[in-house]
Amino acid sequence: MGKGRAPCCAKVGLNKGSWTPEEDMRLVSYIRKYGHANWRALPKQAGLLRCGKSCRLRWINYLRPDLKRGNFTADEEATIIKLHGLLGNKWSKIASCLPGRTDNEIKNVWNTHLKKRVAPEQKKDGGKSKSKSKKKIIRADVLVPSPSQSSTTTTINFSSGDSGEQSNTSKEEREQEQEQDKIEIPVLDPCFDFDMLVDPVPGSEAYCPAVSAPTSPCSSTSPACARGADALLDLPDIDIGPELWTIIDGEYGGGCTEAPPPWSNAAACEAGATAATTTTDEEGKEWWLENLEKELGLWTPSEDFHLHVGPQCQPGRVDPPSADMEDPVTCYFQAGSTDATWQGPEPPSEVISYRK
DNA sequence: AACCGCATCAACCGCTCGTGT
DNA sequence: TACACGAGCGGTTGATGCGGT
Repeated sequence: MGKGRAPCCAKVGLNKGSWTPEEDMRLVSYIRKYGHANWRALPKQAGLLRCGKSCRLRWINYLRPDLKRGNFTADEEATIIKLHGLLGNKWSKIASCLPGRTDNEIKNVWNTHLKKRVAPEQKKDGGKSKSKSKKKIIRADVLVPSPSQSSTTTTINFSSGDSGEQSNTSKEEREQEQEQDKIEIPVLDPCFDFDMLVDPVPGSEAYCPAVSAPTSPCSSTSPACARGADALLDLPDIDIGPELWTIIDGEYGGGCTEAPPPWSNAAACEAGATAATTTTDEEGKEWWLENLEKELGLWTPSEDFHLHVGPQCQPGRVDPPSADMEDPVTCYFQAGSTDATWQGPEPPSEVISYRK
């Protein structure tokens, strides 16, 4: 760009590198309460010595409550391979069709495992895959969307090849080229049968009859998407309690391309989404926070998060706290034997690990 | 036990895109 | 229309873990 804007992390004194449990708690607690409408302002308001970018990344890749942890299933891997054939290195798009998985995670899995696995196969078919993927799209165009897909479509531009590729053609030429290559396909519904793109069976029921129609477009965190994908991929049960699904289901029906966490600021995503205020929401929030605390090794059965909330950490306060104001996390770490220094037990390595 | 090399993955960096003014 | 800014994306890096010698 060359606009002379300094990188967001250029400020001196900001933390870099691995996140500490306290930072995590602080970030989670803040987002839980105020949402993440403005990443740039968030760290200051949350009292974090991090840049907004870093906070966003940490949240999206690691702290989001709807993240799935653990190894990728064979079905997930197969889906990634298929989608990569279709989309190339569009990790975020691929991730949007794998509920609970992040683009970063998928990118890592691809680079470390799948690429190696796919490479020999590509050698076998003599590099046909590229042209094949384009052919697939043409086939996709003539697919008759199921009722579940309604008119929801997504436009994928295949002309640019890998990201960052700049051609020397004029803007007009490029636009024309892009228009030709732009094909609207049914949005990557989890029920979408990718094999159809290659070998559609005339008259076959390609859209997973076993599953009821998703009610919202496929999005990274849409519960509808998650349900549909579960059916498609036969995924193992996600370790998310029914309360959370209830909350998510109830609050974020459609229109929001990235469903916010149930407690987030409505403005962060969808104007119509109401802030979590019901009893169920509160229970869900507590439930999730409790789980996070467990993951962080901060939770014990006798503990009650609210016991740590001091007089200056009143629930229901709507204005974001200033950096120096006591917030729930500060209270949390200052209360009782749990002070600001990390004294908890080692977190379970398979859930959340912290590098030293 | 110590060393080495490879694998993994969280986090950073630089860039583009979208939006507001 | 041009510019500024924030958000998001994809590529890359570096710390850590682990298995082999």
